[in-house]
Amino acid sequence: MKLDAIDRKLINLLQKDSKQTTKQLSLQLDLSVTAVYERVKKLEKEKVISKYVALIDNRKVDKSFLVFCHVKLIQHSREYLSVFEREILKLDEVSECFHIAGDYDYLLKIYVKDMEEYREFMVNKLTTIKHIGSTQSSFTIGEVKNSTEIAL
Amino acid sequence: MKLDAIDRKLINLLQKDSKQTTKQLSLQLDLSVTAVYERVKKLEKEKVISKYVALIDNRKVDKSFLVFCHVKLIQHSREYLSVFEREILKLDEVSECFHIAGDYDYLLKIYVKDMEEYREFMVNKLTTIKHIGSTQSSFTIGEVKNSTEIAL
DNA sequence: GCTTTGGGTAGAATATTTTTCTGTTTTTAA
DNA sequence: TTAAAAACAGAAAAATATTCTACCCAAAGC
Repeated sequence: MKLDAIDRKLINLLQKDSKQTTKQLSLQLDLSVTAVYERVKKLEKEKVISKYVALIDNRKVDKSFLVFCHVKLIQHSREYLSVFEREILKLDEVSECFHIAGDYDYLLKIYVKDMEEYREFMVNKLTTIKHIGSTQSSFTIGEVKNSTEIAL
Repeated sequence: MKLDAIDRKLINLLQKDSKQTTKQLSLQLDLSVTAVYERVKKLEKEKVISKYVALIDNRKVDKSFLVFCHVKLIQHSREYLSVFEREILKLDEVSECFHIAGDYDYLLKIYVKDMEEYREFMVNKLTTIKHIGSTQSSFTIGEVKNSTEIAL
């Protein structure tokens, strides 16, 4: 799918606030309500927009402790990678998990209540996964930027 | 604000899909439309729900290359930290930036088109920021999980 | 040159949803 | 136990989303 300048501007608006009415969007884009409506529907149909979600303030739900954890497996066999990834998907505390190149194999973003809950998570959940070689945890001191936007 | 079991279930539903109608939510929560409506409004008012956004497929908008970059400053003075953070906020490619404890000071999540665009970003943007000691980039090979949900 | 076709658009209509309103039930605290 | 506050339900009203019809305009073909 090809995106023109209007599509990109529309995507940016929806990345910032998806609760805007098509009327509001139409004013900002200098288009009719119908024109905006059909562009949005097309972006949804083509899966450019994958979903609409509510973002939650982690402090307000008592998940103030954010940790990034690097994980190294003992081997890089397809089998080991597959097992690890399947098990990670079961852990709700892990909001993000990426397979990365470099010294460590995976980078995890983990939301918990506090250090105690993190210890529980490490001891009873993460490190029970097979084939993990080593881990290194980085505790978040401050949040400079935590956006879901992708700049176009 | 105190959250009961219904609030948590509601938050989970909205974290997964914020386009559901209050009617749909009411069926899943066994409540009336009005009861759901008022709970949602309260969560918004209390900023438990911070915003509603559209999530974009990075591959569909030609930002397939995801990089995590660790940054170390030459010193940890308030001044240096402040300058760095202010400059990072200006860089659209950086979707996340956290101040972390450990060997490196910051962890950045960066969406770009490809390695060439990343090189451009490093040379012309990131490394032009004052007081940076060293950086280490981790390129993403695969995406196991990339959620915005916080498990409650 | 003229017509045809299709994509994008606009405005009006209809359908759906949100929001408000009123009254009731339940919970909380004195 | 009772008064006050909070939570809830159903209906009415307001706003919005969605559909429908028609228009415009550029490119392609006769």
